[in-house]
Amino acid sequence: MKIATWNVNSLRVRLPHVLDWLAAQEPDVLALQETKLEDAAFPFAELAAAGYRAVHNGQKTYNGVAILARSEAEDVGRDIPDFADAQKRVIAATVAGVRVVCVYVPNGQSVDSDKYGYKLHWLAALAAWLQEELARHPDLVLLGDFNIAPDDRDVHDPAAWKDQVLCTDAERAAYRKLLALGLADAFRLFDQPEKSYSWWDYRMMGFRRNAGLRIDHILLSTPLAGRCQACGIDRAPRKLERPSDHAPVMAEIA
DNA sequence: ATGGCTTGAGTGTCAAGA
Repeated sequence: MKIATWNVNSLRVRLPHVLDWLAAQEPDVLALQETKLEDAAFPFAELAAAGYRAVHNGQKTYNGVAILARSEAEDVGRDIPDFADAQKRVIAATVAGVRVVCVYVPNGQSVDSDKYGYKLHWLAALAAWLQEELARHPDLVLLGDFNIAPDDRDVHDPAAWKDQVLCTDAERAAYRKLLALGLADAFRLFDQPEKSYSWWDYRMMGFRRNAGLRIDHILLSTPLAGRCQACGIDRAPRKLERPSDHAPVMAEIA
């Protein structure tokens, strides 16, 4: 089973890239973030023609998450239960017996912003819910745009980013709390090239300088981690015309 | 120097991203 995540930064703009990537990589599951679409505008027909069913939790202009799958998505859940949030950042579904939880974690903007407090509260609510979800579903994958670089090796310039949003101790502690629920970072189960990132700023030729961060993650429950054969970041779509600023991350599970 | 691009809104130029 190939399972992937990609922040597409507008599915309206990126649909051709997504269709090309699905055809080239043939993942069984692709989790999308930042669709920036209302459900009524979601391209269900185009994806169905490519062989993918989709479930979406969308809103106008901002956020929006989806799960694309070659087989049926069952037991679909939207948002974090019992957490009041107008922003559409979570969708969950069971695909081929695997519980898939797709998240678009708040960015946080800056440490002195209200959005940073919202991010930390959001992450605490996610962890509390995930604990229950893991108890119900031993085969679980939590994947998406976490907006957290877990470690300095996930940051192109750790000195510049020290104590900045995406890299603060509190965010990294929240990330480790998710791992402590019994999840493993699929990417770090394997030897990886140094300076591996999943996001590069559009400005200042970030991609050409490889001035990036690794903030998109696939976290696997213990049974799935034991069956994981590979995990990598595909930089190819970031090189296309009008790319997303994120690259897809994909894991393969036996 | 708080910028730099990109997107969506909407037709001015701003908010938001990370």
